[in-house]
Amino acid sequence: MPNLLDEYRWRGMLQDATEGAGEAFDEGSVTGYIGFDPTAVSLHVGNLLVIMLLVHMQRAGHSPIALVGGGTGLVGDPSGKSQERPLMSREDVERNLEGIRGQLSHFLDFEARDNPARMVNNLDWLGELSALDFLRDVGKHFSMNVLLRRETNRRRLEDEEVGMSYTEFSYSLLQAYDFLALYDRHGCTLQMGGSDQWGNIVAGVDLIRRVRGARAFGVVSPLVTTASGTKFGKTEEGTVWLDPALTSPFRFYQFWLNADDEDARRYLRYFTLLDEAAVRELDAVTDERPQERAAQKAVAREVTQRVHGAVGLAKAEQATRVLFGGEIEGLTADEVEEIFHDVPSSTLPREGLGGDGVDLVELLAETSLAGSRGDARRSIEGGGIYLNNVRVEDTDQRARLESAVEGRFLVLRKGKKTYHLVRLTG
RNA sequence: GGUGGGGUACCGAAGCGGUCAAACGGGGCAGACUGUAAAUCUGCUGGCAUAUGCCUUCGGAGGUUCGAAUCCUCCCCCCACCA
Repeated sequence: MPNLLDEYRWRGMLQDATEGAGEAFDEGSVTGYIGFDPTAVSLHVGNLLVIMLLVHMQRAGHSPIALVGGGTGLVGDPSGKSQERPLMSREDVERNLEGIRGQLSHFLDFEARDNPARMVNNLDWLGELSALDFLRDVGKHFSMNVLLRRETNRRRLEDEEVGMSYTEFSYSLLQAYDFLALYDRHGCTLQMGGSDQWGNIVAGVDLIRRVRGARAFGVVSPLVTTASGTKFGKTEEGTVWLDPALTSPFRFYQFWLNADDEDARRYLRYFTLLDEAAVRELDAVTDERPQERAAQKAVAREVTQRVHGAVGLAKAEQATRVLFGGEIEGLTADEVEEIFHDVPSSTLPREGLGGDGVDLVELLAETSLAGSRGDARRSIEGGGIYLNNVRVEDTDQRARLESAVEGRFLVLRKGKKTYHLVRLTG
């Protein structure tokens, strides 16, 4: 078993580590944690890299702890934020914790015999911490001089307009206290996170040394970047969430499949469990035959499967085939419904299709695909309209009942990938 | 305050009495090509429309004219130079 730090290193997941972290992994099983803020009901792909830190940890025989910030979430982490954030209600935090908990369970094994993963909520100890105890036991060990020098704090304090509340300023002390609490409860000696957490992590390492005289460590991963300079994890449709209700498995799969070649190579290392030889092999294939997008496919497949399961992956792959021009004939109505469920749709009474059927120009003008009859006509003349993925050849064409999949759906498409589903009713 | 130049479609920019729904470029949409990429090429691009048809546009309000984005008057806003 290679040293965990070396594993992180070759994968490019290591930005920085405190002194002695590598040795600690060699000496035996380490218990380490990462905190997740309950800022939304779902985690998003931007959280994935640190989740993988925990996954690798468990695979290497160490014990991972996922901490959900039920307590710190009530305060709000100012790291990297240029504005004071509004406080979240207890109900929101509670609801978000539930969602995040469920998602983390896809990545970690909570049943492992030797080193099961654990999930903890810092509200359990922060909730009963009194202000006086906090000030005496925790606050006393922090130097204002050091705190004020911290980049995040300094920027906010220098900006008279924005400023910073005492509440947010206290955040990093609470996080340091979390580390101490986990050290006491579970013998946790490692905290990991994104590079923006370095300051908070080091604060916890210092606190443990001061009050317990014990050695603890910190490891941080780099910020995930994209070759095009856009923010990782964002698409035109917005954030890519792990929750299938917020980002469908199809869109999730597509997000990875669309990665730039350069990015895909890195994602292979970050987000899959493929070993170094397999990764290099895919690198070579990408160099020789970039059009195959082997790296993108490997990442998309593995990540989608982990997050959405084998069924989610199969659906995403089938939807991909169909949505990119594959045959619709042969699909059942239920499959069509499933594949096109996040595509705009409209309804049409079935009798409208009786006999001669319905004028396609008319039908298109009523959907989001065309602004008017004239617009619909121009699109058809330009070869840009498809009925059930078969190009509509002329403007006189009509849709008949026989065209509908099991008499239930008509699939209209404009261009390569703009779809509209017509549901027949009655 | 003076002098000069402008305000045109999503953006930039031609047009300067009829042939103007308005050249050209960009953007957008669609097609070919392709790797669901980039580049390139083609078509469309005020609205409605089968239509040589109708409706609404050229800073705003009036006017001249058979006819105005184009000429005149007043108003609003920009820019340059001078003070």
